[in-house]
Amino acid sequence: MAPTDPTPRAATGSAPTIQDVADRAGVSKATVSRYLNRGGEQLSADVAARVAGAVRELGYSPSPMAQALKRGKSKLIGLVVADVCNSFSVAVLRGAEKACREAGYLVMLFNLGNDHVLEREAIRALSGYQVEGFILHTLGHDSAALADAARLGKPVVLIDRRIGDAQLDLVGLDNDAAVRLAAEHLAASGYTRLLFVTEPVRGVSSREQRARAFGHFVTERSPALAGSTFEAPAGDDAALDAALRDLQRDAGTAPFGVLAANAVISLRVAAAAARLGWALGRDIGLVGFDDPEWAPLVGPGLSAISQPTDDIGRIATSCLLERLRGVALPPRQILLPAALNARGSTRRG
Amino acid sequence: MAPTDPTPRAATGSAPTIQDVADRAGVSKATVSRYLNRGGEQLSADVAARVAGAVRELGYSPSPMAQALKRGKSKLIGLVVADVCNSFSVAVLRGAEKACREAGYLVMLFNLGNDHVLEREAIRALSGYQVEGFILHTLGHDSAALADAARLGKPVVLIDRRIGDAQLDLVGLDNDAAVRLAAEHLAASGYTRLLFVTEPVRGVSSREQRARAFGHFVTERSPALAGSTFEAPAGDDAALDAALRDLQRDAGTAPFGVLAANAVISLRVAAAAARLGWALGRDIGLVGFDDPEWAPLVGPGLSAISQPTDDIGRIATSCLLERLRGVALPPRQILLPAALNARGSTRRG
DNA sequence: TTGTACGCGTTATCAG
DNA sequence: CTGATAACGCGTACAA
Repeated sequence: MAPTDPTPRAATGSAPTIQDVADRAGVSKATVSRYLNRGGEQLSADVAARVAGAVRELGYSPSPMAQALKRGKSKLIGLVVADVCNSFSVAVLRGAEKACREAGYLVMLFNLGNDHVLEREAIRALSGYQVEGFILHTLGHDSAALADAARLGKPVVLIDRRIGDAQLDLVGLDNDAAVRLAAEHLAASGYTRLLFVTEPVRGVSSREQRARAFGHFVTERSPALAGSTFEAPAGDDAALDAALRDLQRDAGTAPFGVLAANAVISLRVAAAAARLGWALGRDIGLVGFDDPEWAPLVGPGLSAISQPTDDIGRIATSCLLERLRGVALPPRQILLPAALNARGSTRRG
Repeated sequence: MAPTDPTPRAATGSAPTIQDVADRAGVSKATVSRYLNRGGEQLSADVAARVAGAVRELGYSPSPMAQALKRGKSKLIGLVVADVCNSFSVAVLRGAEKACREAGYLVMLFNLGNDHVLEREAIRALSGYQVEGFILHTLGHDSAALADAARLGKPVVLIDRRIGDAQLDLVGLDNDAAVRLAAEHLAASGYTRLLFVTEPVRGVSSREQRARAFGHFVTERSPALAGSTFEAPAGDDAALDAALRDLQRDAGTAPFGVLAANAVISLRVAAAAARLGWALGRDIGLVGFDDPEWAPLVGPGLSAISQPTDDIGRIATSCLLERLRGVALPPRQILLPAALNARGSTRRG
């Protein structure tokens, strides 16, 4: 089968190296390397054919590790995610991973599990593996961690959330417009006493933006509209229930509604309404950010702001790839539009 | 600041190498390496201190890439997932990623997006980066792809689904018991005409097992119980509606119920019931596999079989780590128990 | 057009 | 206890 095999590498567990290919084709490593990288153009037809044959027969493929070590380029992209269990995160992750793969990059994933202490470790570990760039969807508590990445000259693209005051590319939702869209819809549906419920803001930029936008909206429409904001402590359902009861009390006879800052909060508010015996739509209006697949089935259907998650992931990736190609534009901020899916939770009567 | 700096590496973008540390400490690379790997024990106190200082001052940390090249061990684990958008997949992924990280491993993620053509590419790409082992949650259509991994002598742990007839470690749910638990619950709640709804089985082992277990159960309880199975084509809601109407017709006056094979199907069945104007619980019983966070809020609450996803991920990881340590047991099959969360969708009247 | 020699950052072997 | 030196698999000047 392999009569001219100088040093039989077959049957050994390890993968064939470029040297094996060279031996089998009767050429030098350099020739094989050239064939692989520049194509057969710069080689004589005879040699090219022999190398091609050897590559095929051995099932050779170069070691990305060794290539990374040599070139300094790893074809790896580091993806840090605040919480893989968050539907927004995975949806974006999905788009980004696909785009990376199609561009010949592999994704190294680091999940923070909402533990901000891990942020440093994440970008350290990842850059150890020579990832060429980062896509970050983090809590944004550790801007110092970013310094490391920046110092190493690796491009960074932020998703959804700004980190500290770092001047970096950011891909996310047009939160201002989205909040307006949602609040306007509540108002148009007749809910005039509004409560914006969010996870504790704690410096997360997108949460801040949404809360601020809500505040602006309410101020503009005052006094026809009234509204306030509530930061729901994680796990404390009683506090949330109390906030809703306050909303009801303050509203008096006016219809009242809630704008939930993300899917998790939407779920918690819906559950609270159920506890209080309130029917969504009839007794309380509800529209939430993020439009998960279960939205149509909660109560009379959950009205929701849907984000173009797939696009966000894809665009973040192409943004990063541009930087890798050396594009030296100033930091961009790409804000994508939201869409409203109106369902039963904002239909009164 | 650095008076004895032979070759100033500071201010250069690249990370410090072991050579930089050696120079700064006035020792050889080998010494630094020893200090790093075996600890300061085998070194004179003086040298150890100098090296330690240099490491700290330079903020040096070894390149996992170079280590991987040299040692053949990369501290990387390949994780292939059928679909990151599937709540079961992410939940398992979460557990596995955490366990890996705690063991000092990083996860390279490859998402198939339910495209079985990518299976080959996934394990090829991953093994190129010298991943030490694989955790696989795939469609299982390409057992040939596994051969590559096996041939390279890399351990593989399967999650939830068997692949071909490969004899490999498998961590998953005790599907037999789980199906019994669910079906028994439906029966005990008074639903005596049952339909098992699953995604197209197409050789996916866990789907097969669940369907088969359902068949067994029905046979055992016959004729008090009757049941059949329906494979819901993706995206074809009309077919699902029709299947449910058939169920109703065949049931006559007897209460009927559905056992959904996973969360996606649960959602589709719930939606179909809504289209047909049937109230969950009262008009149709429903219990589904997987217990996502939204289960309590769909209709009167969705009765669900919850899987210990976190444990599955964690155990799969430790299983793989054992193999990496060279444990040479025969292929194990670790089946975890399911739990039932009964809610409104199985309460008649 | 092809081969030789060296270096990427690390570890391991073998002297000293 | 420590220091040269040779790999690991690959790319690339430089030389032929």
